[in-house]
Amino acid sequence: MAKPNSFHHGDLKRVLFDVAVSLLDQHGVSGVTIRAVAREAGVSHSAPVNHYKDRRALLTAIAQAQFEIILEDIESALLKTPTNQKDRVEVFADAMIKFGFRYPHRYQLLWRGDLIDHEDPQLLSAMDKIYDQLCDEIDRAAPRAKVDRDTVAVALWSMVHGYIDMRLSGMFAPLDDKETGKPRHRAMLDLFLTVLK
Amino acid sequence: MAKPNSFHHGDLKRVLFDVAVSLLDQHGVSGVTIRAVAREAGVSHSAPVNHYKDRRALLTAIAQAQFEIILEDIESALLKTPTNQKDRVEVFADAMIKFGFRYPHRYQLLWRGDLIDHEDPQLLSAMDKIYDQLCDEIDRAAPRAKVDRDTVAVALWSMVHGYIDMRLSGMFAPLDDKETGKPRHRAMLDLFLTVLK
DNA sequence: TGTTCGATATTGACAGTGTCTATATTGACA
DNA sequence: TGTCAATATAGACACTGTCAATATCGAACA
Repeated sequence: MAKPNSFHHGDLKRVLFDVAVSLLDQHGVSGVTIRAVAREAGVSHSAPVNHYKDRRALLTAIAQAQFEIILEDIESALLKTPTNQKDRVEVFADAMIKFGFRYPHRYQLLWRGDLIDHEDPQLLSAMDKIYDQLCDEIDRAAPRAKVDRDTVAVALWSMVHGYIDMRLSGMFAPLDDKETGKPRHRAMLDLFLTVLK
Repeated sequence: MAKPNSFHHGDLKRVLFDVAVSLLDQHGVSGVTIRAVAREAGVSHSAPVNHYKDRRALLTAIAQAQFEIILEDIESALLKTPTNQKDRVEVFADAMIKFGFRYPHRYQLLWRGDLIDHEDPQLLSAMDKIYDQLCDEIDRAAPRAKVDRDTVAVALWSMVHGYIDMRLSGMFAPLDDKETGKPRHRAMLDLFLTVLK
């Protein structure tokens, strides 16, 4: 597909995407500028407009892809987890936290409603799939819970997101559990999962 | 203090701060540029440097002030709440959520570690006071809980922050509780507070 | 084969930004 | 009155996103 020595690049859209993700990982979202991406890809500063309408479109595409990656992470982790176990709910939290700490700048982009198009159907669909997956597992873990399923789902996702976001913001020190020695988020999840009983 | 017709403004630092907060409320943090603040205050684009070293210093000062406002909100609400009641823990969550929805852009600034100096001692001190206040109330509500106090505190703050942040990001619809008719966050808090028993 | 045309890339421009430097103004104090 | 530190200004620089005008290419069609 690549046509190295030609005026037309041939695979520029993919290259732009990859370069942008690389810049995101290295320098955070402020490092992902249209011009920097173009420079890194070896094209002129306004070549990208043919593939991504503007910066927002590029960042939205990246965010969507990350939600899809997270969903895959969850699904593949669930395959290794016995059914009808409370652990399966924890898989959601673990995958989210793991991704957040591994790719902090990507994670933070997911919730930057000022930078991405948070009404993009594909983006919302990718997020909804994760939410639905979470709800399924909550139903499986506690079919007849007193509180309704959506409350549990929103509460868990809120707690997980809030923890990651505060940690990544740099304002919250790790604060490991002195008694158990485990990272704080493990104790938090144990605490939360008692409500499923 | 103000000296209207003089070269030296006399109270510029305060004016810059107020203008910046106003721009923040109206247009979000991207609207708070040094030059826009200066324009609005009627001074040259490089006048602010005498009072705030750079944009980060200005935003850090604003963030710190907001943490102090939130602490005041919590303290004044606690005065109206009977001691030795579980409700007192809820006061923390209520104040945070109320502030978040009332001043969304201010709230979002609090956790923008890329824009503010998240190691600023005054900023951290303002945040720590809120955390300490929360811990006090948790101890009061459940003196001998099985899980340790910090886990409960971090879990609750995470859940509250995560909920606000996701809602403000625009990617999470309100999703009110269909059964009770109450907003989701009320049901979430009820759910969470069962762990204090 | 030659031509047209849509897709793609380039160049240049514009208004905006943060921040730096050099310069000017001012009020207070010696 | 003169000096000096605090404060304000003006100008410059290197960035940014986005737009308009132009150039190049490849493929489809005559």
